[in-house]
Amino acid sequence: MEQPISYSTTDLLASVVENATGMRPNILRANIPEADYGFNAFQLREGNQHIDSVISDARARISRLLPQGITVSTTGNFINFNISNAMLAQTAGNIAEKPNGGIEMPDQQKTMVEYFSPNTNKPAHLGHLRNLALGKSLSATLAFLGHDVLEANLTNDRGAHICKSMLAYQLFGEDSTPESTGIKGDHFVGDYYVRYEKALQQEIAPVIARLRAEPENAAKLKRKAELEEELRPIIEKEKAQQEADKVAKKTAKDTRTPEEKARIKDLKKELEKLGKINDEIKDEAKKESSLEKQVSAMLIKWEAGDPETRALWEKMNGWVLGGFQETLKRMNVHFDVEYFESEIYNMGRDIVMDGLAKGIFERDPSGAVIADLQKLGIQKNEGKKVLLRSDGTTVYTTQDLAIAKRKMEEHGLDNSFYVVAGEQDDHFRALFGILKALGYEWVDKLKHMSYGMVELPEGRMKSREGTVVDVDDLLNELRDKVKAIAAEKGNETMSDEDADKIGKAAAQYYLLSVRPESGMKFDPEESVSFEGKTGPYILYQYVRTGKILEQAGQQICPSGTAQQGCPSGAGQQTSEAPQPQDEPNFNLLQEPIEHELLLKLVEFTEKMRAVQKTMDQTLIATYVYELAQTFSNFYSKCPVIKGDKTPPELSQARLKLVEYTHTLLKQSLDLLAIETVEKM
RNA sequence: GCUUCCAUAGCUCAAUGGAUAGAGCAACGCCCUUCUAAGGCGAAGAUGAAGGUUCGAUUCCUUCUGGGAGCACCA
Repeated sequence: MEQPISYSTTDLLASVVENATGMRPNILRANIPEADYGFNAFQLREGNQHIDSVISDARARISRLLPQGITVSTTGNFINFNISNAMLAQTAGNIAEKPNGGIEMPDQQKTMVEYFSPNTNKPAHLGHLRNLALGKSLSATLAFLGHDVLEANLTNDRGAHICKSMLAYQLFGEDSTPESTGIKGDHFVGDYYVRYEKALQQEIAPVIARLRAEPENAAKLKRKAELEEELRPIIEKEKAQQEADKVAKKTAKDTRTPEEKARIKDLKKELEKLGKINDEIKDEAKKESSLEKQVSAMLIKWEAGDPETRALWEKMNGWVLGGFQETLKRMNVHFDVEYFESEIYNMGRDIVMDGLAKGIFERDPSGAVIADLQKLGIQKNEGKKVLLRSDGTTVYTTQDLAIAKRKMEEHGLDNSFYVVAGEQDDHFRALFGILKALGYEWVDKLKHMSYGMVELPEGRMKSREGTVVDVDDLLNELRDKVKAIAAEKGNETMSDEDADKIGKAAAQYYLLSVRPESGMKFDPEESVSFEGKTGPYILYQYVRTGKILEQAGQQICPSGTAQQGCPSGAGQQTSEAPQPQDEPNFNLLQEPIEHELLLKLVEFTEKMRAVQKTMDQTLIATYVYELAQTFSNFYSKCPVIKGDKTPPELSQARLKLVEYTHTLLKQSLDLLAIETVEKM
């Protein structure tokens, strides 16, 4: 009678098939309405056996071993299973009662997740928000999977870009402060960074004009204009064609001749080369800029520890970090470990010298120490990486070598994740490869969690062109939009806090619903909506489950005790001793949607296993939406506690479904690091 | 030029080598006397091109086309 506790229906089915046939198949959720699960019988075929005999043989063996509550059938090449609601409900109950969904936990692992990694010269933008969403969610997921998680942040608080803000402040700041102006610290400093860029443009404008007039440059610019002139009608024609195809709902067809295509290719190639002419001129002009010279001088003074420079640097960094703190607090992010580049930028020299002594690195004629990436087997083709400049100073890679080592040694990590944009894929490949070449066996514990760029409809965000989506502004806009929508729906009393949570949920869910490695487009007007597959939709369904449970609790419990202590679905409180809670009769659940909801509930464990394997947040994002959607469907078709319409026994069974849904929605949202609200 | 990521519906995105390729938005038609309509239901709509591997390919391999990112003394 006693059955082992089961958390995974597919596991159970796979085991049954394995016992019956000796082969463990890949069990899938059925794609046809008549079945719940199934597998393709080709997986059982050995040699040239006829598939029909494989199926009939397997089916016969399987049906002899099937536990109660499971039936087997076949369609095409698939062997299918149907599971009873009672069995599904029991599994769902097991999963919901276990804090980790019943997945097998690995040995306790210590895992660091480094994310955010801001520069202290401007406020956080949309790219940082994707980073925060991913980093926070990865940390939550690892913790859920049994890791002891350390969240870490590495702040890039030194360098030329910081000096630019500092210089602009010296020139234009007039001793104003975030307090005196009422501007948030990071925005305050960011404004001076922009001021610097503007001043620089102004300063070098005449130089650029002069350089452009030089015969060689002038010729190139003229050629460029000619090429663009030739290319423009071609591109316009292409666009018009695409538009026409769109209207006609045809797939775009390429009508250009091979000659035209070759010509376009040539034009584009030449343009690409010439396209750099403007950048080259600009770089040339910068060499004559007094502002740029002052920045370099300031950086040297900073490195020399000049008290005045350091004091200014500390003051301005303090403002920025204060601003970041506010944003992080709002995003509910807390770091256990903080690294500052200013403290570590000089580290790593010993590691490099050690490698040089061992002949792993080389010294090139200028005196710089380099790693030959091809020779070290890090990449197939030619490639080198400087580790120490010819003047002996360290670079980015040098300090990353040191910090990687320090992380491992100080914290004894079993895993070390870097949540860093895909632009740095090459950097991490080189970093990990170099560490491996140096013989650190822990290098396999380092993982770069790369993610793609967030683009605006008009293309890449550019701070100079003012097309940056600022995190603070975005969150404010979302919060206000949520309040406006709530008011429209008659909820005038929504708190700012709840509105903020709902707004953040919208942003986070949008960012987490796209596979990390792929780039994504973000349209501020349309992307973060509140209807359909969105964070607010999921929260809304969560609120609905909570509301039902609350009302059920009030019906059953004496008022005032309707919280934790009184399980929904418990019997009427009387003077008698508490009755043992009877398992509701799940066989009363006859609606197809109830069966679907149960299947979706037990899918939680399967999803978590997949997440454990792939560390892919998208799986959770997709799952939690599907669960919310299935629940919403159930909600509209199956009254739970409308007493006059629903018999009490049925109500009890449905209430359990609501309870499990509530729990698993909450757990899934926790994994995405999305906060919940109780009212909407 | 080299490396790398990507290409799926009008748009934004899904799919551990398996069944009829799923959602949302937009557009169309229904549903509030019912636990909150930020909701539900219905119909319409897609794998960039050509080969290969496989019983089976959106998925793996090759080539091509188109786009993003990166390419040693910035971080």
